[in-house]
Amino acid sequence: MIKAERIRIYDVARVAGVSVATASKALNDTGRMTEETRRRVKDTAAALGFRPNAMARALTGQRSFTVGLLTNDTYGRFTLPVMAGISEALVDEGVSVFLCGIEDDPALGKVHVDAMLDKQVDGIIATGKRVDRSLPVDLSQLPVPVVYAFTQGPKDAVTLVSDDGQGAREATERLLKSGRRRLAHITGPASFASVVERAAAFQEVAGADAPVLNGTWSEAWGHEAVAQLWGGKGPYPDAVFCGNDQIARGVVDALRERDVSVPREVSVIGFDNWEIVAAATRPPLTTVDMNLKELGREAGRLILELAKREPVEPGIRKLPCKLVVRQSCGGESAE
Amino acid sequence: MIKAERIRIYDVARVAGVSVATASKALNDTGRMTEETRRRVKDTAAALGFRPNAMARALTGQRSFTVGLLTNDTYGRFTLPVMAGISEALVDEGVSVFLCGIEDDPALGKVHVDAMLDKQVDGIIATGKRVDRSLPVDLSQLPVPVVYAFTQGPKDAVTLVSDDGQGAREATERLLKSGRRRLAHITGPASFASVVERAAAFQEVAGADAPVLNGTWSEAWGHEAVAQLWGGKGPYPDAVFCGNDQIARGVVDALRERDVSVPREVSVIGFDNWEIVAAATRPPLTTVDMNLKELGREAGRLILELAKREPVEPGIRKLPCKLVVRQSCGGESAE
DNA sequence: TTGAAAGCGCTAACAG
DNA sequence: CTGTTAGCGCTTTCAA
Repeated sequence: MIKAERIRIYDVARVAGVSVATASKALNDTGRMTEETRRRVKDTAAALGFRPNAMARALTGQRSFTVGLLTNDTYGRFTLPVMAGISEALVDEGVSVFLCGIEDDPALGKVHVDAMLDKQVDGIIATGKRVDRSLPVDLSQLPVPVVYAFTQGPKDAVTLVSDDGQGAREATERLLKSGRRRLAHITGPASFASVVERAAAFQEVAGADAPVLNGTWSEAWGHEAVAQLWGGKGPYPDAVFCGNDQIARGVVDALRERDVSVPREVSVIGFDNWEIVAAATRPPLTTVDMNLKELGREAGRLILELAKREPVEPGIRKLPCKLVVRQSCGGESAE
Repeated sequence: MIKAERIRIYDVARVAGVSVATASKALNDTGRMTEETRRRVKDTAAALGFRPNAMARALTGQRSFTVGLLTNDTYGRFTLPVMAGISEALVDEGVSVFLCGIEDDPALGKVHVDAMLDKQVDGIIATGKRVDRSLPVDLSQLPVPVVYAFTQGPKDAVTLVSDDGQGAREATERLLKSGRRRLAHITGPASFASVVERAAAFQEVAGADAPVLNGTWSEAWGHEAVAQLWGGKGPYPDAVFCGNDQIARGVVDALRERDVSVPREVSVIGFDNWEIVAAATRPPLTTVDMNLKELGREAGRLILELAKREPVEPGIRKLPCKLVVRQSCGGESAE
């Protein structure tokens, strides 16, 4: 741990033979001066390895070049891709991200929000594990802009969600297009908005009489649902669209155990593109990717615009999902 | 987004009828003054909802109450628990964490480190996905303290790792104690230090002739290894200790497909306690937990001490693993 | 016991 | 075109 003295703008100014003010303007491309002076200052700064102290800069009422990411998704399944996207969108602008996990604890949430405000964050992005639930903190009266990504915000907030309906529609159409006719949808609890939306889209495409089975988000439920569907007499489904990848994996495993071949006899499509589940399934799962990284990128861009006080239209923005084709559904395995 | 004026220490001082200097000292429990004055200032501050501006505070050479977490573990499997622990250890001290994912890109790493230094972080914690690899950035000449957690640091650094040997030993002993005698170890590539260490511990307990099979970290390898071990004539193993949970899941599935009962005929133990894998396995996996959250907590404590300039002994600290008993191994399922 | 004043490193009016 | 000056909000000598 080296305690090398940091170069201050003062040093740059001295070496370049100008005043601190000129140096500041030169480096920030503000004010007016001969191109020669500007160059000289910039060169000296580079030569000395000058890096402005972000704290000092922030103190003068500028931006702090930090934003906070608040999440209650401890497991990180949704938050991590979002975070990656945010980071990607912000790193070039020199903005760093405070990650704050708040579980579902309002007190902890408040502590983190206060800490962020103390640190003068330029904005806060809220995210979570459910699109139809809010974080246990009120972010609506904050002195900084807020963007909601994959979590519910107040009516007139800037909110980003993935387009569950479109994703489900594409998956179902794919099944139909590959010649399947008896489609079933095995999904999670009907208390989830995304379950309702995906199911509606499914039936819209597959027909209102196509069965929808609600259960839990688990492999076990996938097994059980297969037992139900294949329990009685035929005709059995020739395609199953699942509410998430875990259910889909359960379904595929259960079908294999019944000697029903996937994808020859039955096509299966999942939802989430959770790599660890989708890739390990035999055969690997075709599944709907919610594009969470892009959602994060967009959230980053928006919070940046808001931080710069550029106007941003409030409302809910739906980002499209994308079908990732592997081998559990019929047809070509290439996109 | 409300632009409410923030209360400054100046306001507190004015209302409490003292000078800013006194107010500062009162609030920070420094200097000397009548207890009455101190109380009065503190009460006013509380009443006004005063929160000190962290930027301004940091500028006066104090600490910034921020630390950076650098990781190349995009998938987050190891980083998230570590992060949770760090956050838990730091939140009470008012310290916030910058999360920086740098993939394996040295340039990106430098960008993030520079950004952190510009923001005057009090310290940096480095973490990753492999204990025996370093991040693609040199952190050894930084003006702030660094702690390495679950990633390799320089010789004389402060480093935290989990005790692979002890974890493997406990798992193996458990197998032995429950009466198993023909143990096998199915694990990852021998190029991983943790593979070597776990295998050594396994053989130390199970006997030098107990087979160790190296492959990839995948379910597929678990299947294949079972095919190898159960391919020829008996006697077959009656217990398998796996290098991670994915392999273990593959093993359990493969055994079920061969109608070998787990845990009646064969006990299986995994490594990592990756909830999503361990819990979904049928039967649920007994597995070694690396206690990454505690590792994070410890990293947080250490970086805090270093930031406060308290002396910290350099060197590698091994934190114990803990066996999490579910149902895939014999014996009681309770701890 | 308290307060005035200097200054952390930088930016932004305003002069020159 | 460039420099002087005044802060940003807080902590910290140093006097009173």
